[in-house]
Amino acid sequence: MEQATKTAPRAQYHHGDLRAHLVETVRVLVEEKGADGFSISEAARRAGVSSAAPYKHFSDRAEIVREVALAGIDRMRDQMDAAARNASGDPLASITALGVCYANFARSEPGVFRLMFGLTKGHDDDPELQQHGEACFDVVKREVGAVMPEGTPLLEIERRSLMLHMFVHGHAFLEIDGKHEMDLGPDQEHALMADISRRVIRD
Amino acid sequence: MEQATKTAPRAQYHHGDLRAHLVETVRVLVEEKGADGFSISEAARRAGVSSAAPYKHFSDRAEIVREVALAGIDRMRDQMDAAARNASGDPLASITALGVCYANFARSEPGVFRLMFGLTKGHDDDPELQQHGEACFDVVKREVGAVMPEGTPLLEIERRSLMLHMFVHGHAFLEIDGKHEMDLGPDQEHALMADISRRVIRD
DNA sequence: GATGGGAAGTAAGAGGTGCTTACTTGTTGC
DNA sequence: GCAACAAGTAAGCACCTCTTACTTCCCATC
Repeated sequence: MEQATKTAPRAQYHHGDLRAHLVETVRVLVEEKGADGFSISEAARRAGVSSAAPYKHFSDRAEIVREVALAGIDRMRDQMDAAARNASGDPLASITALGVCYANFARSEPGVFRLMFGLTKGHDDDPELQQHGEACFDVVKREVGAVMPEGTPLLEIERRSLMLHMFVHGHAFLEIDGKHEMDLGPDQEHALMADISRRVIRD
Repeated sequence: MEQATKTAPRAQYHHGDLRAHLVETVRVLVEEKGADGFSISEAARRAGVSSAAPYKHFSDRAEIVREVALAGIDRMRDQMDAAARNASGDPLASITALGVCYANFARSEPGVFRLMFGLTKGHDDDPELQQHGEACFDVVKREVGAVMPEGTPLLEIERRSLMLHMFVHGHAFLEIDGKHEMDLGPDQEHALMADISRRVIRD
C-alpha cells in the first residue's frame, strides 16, 4: 500500500525495508536460539540499526514474534495444501502426506514450529493467529472429508481430523524435543503415518 | 543426609532450607508466568533473601529450572503409575486411564508440563532428565504389554506405546495451548481416550 | 569454653535486556 | 522550496543474570 503510492516502488527509505528485514532476522534468531533465547537488541545489531529502531515498526517484542509466528503458520498451510494435493496412491495417501508434511515442517523449522503453538506471552488468544491456525486445520478437514464415506456428519469428520492432528502434533513435538530417541527414517515414518491414518479413519 | 547428621533435624540454619524453598517457589512461578517469564530475582524476593543468595545453592538459572522439571517428571510418573494400577473395567481400562492421567497432569500443571518437554536452554540432552522421562514411558510399556496378546514382540509393544504417547502428548499440548477450542468434558475425554486406545491396540 | 573454618547470607557492580524520550536526518507532498 | 512527517540515533530507566568481596553465624576441635 505504501510501497506503490506514487511512481516507483521506493527502493529504499532510510534502511530499505527495515520492518521486513527485522522479521526475517528474528525468524533466523528464533531458529538459532529459540523464541525466548534471543533479544531484540541482537536482531537490531544484526540488521545494522540501533536498538531503538525496531520500536519504530513494532510496538513491542511480542508483536515482532507474533509476525514471525503468523508467517510460519501461513507457510505451513501452503506446504500442507501442496502435500495433500500432490499425494497419490492408496485412498489414504493424502492423509498420510499431511502427517509427513507436518513432521517435516517441524523438523525443518523447529523454532518457529514451537513458537506457533507455544505462543502465550502477550497473545493469550489472538484472534488472527487462531484464524490462520484454523485455515491449516481446514486443509485437514477437507482431506478427511474426501476420504470418509459420503454423508458422514461434519461433526464426525471434525472428530477424526482432531484425532489425526493430536497424533501428528504429538509426534512432531516428541521428535523435535528429542524424546523418542528411536528416530525412524523417512520410509518408516511414512509407514507409521499410513498406519495411523488407517487406524483413525476406519470404523 | 545433612538433615540428620547429629541429634536434631536442625530446624533452621540461616534461612532454614533455602534450596528446597527456592525450588518450590520457582515451581509456583513457572505456573504463574511460564518458564521464561519469571526471574530468579523474583524467586529470591519471594523467599525473602537477597538476589545473590540462590547462587549459593545453584550454579545458574538453568539448574534451578532443571530441578523443577525433574520433580515434575517424577510427580507425573507417580500419578501415571497410580492411575494405571487403580483402573478397572474393560481390558483397555488401564491404557485409557493413562491417557486421561496424562491430560489431567498437563491441565493441572501446564507450566511444569511445558517445561518438562520444552527444556532446551542449557539441557540439550541431560541424561538424568532423559532417564526419568523413560521411567514414565516404562509405565506405558508395562500396561501396553499387559493388554497385548501373549508373545507379542517387545518391539511391537514399544511401537504401540509410542503411538499412544504421540496421541496423548499431542492432545495434552493442543489443549493447554488453547488450540482445539472444542473443549470436551471429562466424560467425553474419557470416551475419546478409550476410542484411541482401542484403535491403537487392536490389529 | 574460646576459636578458626566453612557454609550461607549480603551489598555492590558489570554487562545485558526491553522500552521510552528527546533529538536528528532525510523524503515526500504541496 | 519548504513544512511535515517517517525513520533513524543516543542516552537513560528499570530490571535481569551472575560475580566478587565482604559479613555472619554454626559447628567441631582443642
